[in-house]
Amino acid sequence: MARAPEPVALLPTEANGVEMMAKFFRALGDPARLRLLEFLLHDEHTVTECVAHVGLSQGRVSTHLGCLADCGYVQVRRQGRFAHYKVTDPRVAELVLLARSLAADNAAALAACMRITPTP
Amino acid sequence: MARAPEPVALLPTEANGVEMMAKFFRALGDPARLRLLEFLLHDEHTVTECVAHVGLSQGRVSTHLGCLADCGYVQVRRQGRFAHYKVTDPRVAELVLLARSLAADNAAALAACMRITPTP
DNA sequence: TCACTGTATCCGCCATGGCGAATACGTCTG
DNA sequence: CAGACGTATTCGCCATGGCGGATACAGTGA
Repeated sequence: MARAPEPVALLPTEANGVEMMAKFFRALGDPARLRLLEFLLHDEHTVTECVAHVGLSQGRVSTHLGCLADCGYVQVRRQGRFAHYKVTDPRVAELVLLARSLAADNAAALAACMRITPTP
Repeated sequence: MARAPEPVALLPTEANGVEMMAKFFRALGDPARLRLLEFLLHDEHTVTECVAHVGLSQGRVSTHLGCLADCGYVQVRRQGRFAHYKVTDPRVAELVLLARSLAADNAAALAACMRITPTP
């Protein structure tokens, strides 16, 4: 019997599994998308409402929402000419809150990290 | 007792909380760093070992490891001229596995998502 | 001390992707 | 049908950040 030498496979073993996971995380690596995610956590909102909430152009917000939807963070319900977005999977909040707790314990180093987003 | 109308505040309310969270997630948004994270999940490894594991230049790997350390994903133990990196916080594996399960349920849409990394 | 090894940082180069503005598409209403 | 409205897509523009190679900075041992 093959006892796995690696206790748990952290990453998918499929062809582009690692790239998929990276893409998945990158979707959360943008402040605007995080704000949208929070906005859509508990209530359904249209694109126009989202535009009012984050202060970006309509086209940009639409793209952000499409990105979040593609990655499975939010779901769309199309009704006539409206698109209602919402987070339905409870694991989304779980994921972000887990990350929040991890980040909180490292706030100082994280803020000082110049390897990502060096200060302008 | 004040029952919160918002069940949970998803994002930190501090000044740059959202930007910090985005930076935190962006650290996982790179295939090389994800591979390193998996490599360091169960065992301590030196930079040179990491270089052999992922196929990148030594300088690049050092930067990636520094980035992961800054964000609190891995810890360094310096012993002479060696730097031993390792994941010590169990929440790291938890976070990635939770994301993995979410991503797995959306593999098709995720793979097709052209809003991030359009195919060359 | 000096050579050697392991790590970290610096330097251009270039792809990724965020941005607003313009525009295309779909739907509803008159 | 035409016009209005909500949403999606396309277009340059430009900052972020990944890359290798060169180099600087330890710590170690002869």
